[in-house]
Amino acid sequence: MRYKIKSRIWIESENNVLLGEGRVHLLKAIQETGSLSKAAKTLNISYKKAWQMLDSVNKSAKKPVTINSIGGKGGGGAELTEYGKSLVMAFDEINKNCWEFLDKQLDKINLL
Amino acid sequence: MRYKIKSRIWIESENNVLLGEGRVHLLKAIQETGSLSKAAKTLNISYKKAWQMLDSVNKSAKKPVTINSIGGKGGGGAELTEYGKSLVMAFDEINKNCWEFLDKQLDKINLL
DNA sequence: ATTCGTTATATTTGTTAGGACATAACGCAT
DNA sequence: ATGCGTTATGTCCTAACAAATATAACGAAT
Repeated sequence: MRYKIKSRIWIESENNVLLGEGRVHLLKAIQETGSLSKAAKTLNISYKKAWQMLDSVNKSAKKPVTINSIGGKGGGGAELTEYGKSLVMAFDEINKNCWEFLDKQLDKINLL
Repeated sequence: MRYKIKSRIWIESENNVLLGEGRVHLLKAIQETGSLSKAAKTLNISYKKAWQMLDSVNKSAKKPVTINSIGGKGGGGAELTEYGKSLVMAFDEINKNCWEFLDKQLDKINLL
């Protein structure tokens, strides 16, 4: 039986968390549904939690990550900015690279 | 202002956590003090929590990580096995390498 | 003006993780 | 045989965190 190695990475901007796995999931769901409330439903989390996460993301990012609109056709909605899309892609890439890197490093332990 | 990247890594053995940062801290403190209760004190955690962590480590490891003795001179004590020492060293090395790797990867985001 | 679905926010309720406390068992030393 | 400091566990309580509920504000469309 071999050990497994797992990891969590996140990106901070002066003490505040900008992105982590949960926030990236949320951003992807927003991209797919066009709405924060729909995104929360697909992720099975409360709207409030989703809103808090998104709020925190936008407050700690250098540029806006989403554009949120209240009222209007369909009641409003949320969508990713180009910057937001780039962040999601970059995070996914880093995360995937990290997994591969760690899997190699794990030999140091499985060979003990 | 640049973003920072942070990470947590841990090693699992069929669903159970074997090692993480907290457990490695504990093992190091045991190595230094020769006792689980003293280690708990230096880490400012309760003895019970320390014991639960250590118990979980030993239960999920392939070979014993510590030798614990009850009673006798000084009341007993705990010390790392050679396997335990190797695990701690390997974990530290992997963790350090991971930080360096991620710092390089972070450019993907800071350049956006 | 009213309806609609959304964003935005406060308040209350529930749940779970951790801390505090208590106690037993052990074996060496005196 | 008694005391000592440790490992080993169980029980209770609380405090932090998450979930549920409620409500306001908004703007387009009818």
